[in-house]
Amino acid sequence: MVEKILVADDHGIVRYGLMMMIRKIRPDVLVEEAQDYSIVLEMAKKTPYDLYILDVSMPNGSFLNAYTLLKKYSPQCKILIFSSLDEEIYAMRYIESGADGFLNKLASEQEMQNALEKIFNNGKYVSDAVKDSLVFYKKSKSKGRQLDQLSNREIAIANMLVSGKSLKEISQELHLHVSTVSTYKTRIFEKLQIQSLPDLIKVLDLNN
Amino acid sequence: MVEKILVADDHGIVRYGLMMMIRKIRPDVLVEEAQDYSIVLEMAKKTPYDLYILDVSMPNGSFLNAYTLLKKYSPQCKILIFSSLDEEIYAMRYIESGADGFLNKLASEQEMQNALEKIFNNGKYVSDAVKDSLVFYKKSKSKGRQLDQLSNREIAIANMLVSGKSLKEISQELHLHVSTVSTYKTRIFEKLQIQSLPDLIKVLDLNN
DNA sequence: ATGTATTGTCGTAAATTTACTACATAAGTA
DNA sequence: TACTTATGTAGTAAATTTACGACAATACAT
Repeated sequence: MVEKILVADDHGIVRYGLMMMIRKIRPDVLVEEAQDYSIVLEMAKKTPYDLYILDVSMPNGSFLNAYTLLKKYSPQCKILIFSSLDEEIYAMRYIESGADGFLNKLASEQEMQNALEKIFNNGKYVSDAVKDSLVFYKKSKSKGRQLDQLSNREIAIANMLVSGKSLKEISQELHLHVSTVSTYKTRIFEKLQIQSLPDLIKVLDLNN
Repeated sequence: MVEKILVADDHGIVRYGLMMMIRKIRPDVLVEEAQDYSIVLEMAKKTPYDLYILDVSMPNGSFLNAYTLLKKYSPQCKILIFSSLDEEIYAMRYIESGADGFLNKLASEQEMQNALEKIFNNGKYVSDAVKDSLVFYKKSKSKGRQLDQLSNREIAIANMLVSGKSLKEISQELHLHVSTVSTYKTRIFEKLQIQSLPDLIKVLDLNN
């Protein structure tokens, strides 16, 4: 049973909304908040939570890194991704990376309550739309959208590049060698058949 | 005095959070919600609101268009932009376009409550940071947009950069030394107070 | 099950970009 | 007008990024 929840999102209003909603659904659980990855990890280290509701695109960290540590602190914890990314593209990626659920911010209050209810019980959730696309996910992934050509790591790095981070910054953030990040960049450009950062921005904007 | 509010955002949790927060601060006001521009306009047409809290990046419409119509339906209405865009870059643009306030989603619960309180009373709000940059903004240049700060040459080069050209390419095209182009780039970044190419793209898009 | 393609990761050398510094000229201002 | 600031332009050294080449570990298809 879920008893302690940590809500993490850089937008204050989102944290507020989530906390209010959770308290309404489960008045008895303890809900706390964090606004970036580093704070999440800090709080989790001190006292592990049963459920983490994370906006993946937060400052000071990355999902992959956070995931590893959170599971280390409390292996049985649940992680729900709460994101504004297109769920049909990203949901499965995160689930495969270990998340226990994916909920899009576009969701209505009702959907969100359903999702939370479900997670409070069995700890798993994806929307029906995602389930549907999952059916033919494995088959049709040959073509589909351009972004599907990229691996998770590549997508993560593409996003960081688009946000204006330099190779060096990315390498530090992810604890990788600069040349590793450079290779990712090269591969991303190759796969998407582009040759500049502005091109990448266009492609990514197009896909979300 | 504000009596009827329409909260518009495509993210359900944001609407939920805002409505909860408003009801807590002013239990007596009527708050309703909409998830895109077309719904906002439809609702506003039926019954005008005193205050519109709008996320500018919503589907089915644009701020400029919505602004015109909303003011037509009820000229004295207030419009507050509630956005995740960087306020120091975007706030003034929206204020100049007629918005009555700009509030960033990164704000904490407390800050947001302060802002809302203020808006309920005098119908105006921008963060102190924005006010500061406003002072500087008005003082430095008559009014105009950021691009006015750039010289013609700088604008030309900014556009080439945004189109994805490298320093080397630009230098060849313009028959300049690479370091000259580099200096232009540095000055452009300084003047616009940005630090990456993606930032430049945003600024230029804004001033299209 | 086995070979092929993809992914994650580096190292090194070469190419490009940045950070400063400089300076002459044009513009703007007191 | 004299003074200050903005603009167009480079040079050099340092920092960053790119191009390639490698290689182990997966993943995938036959």
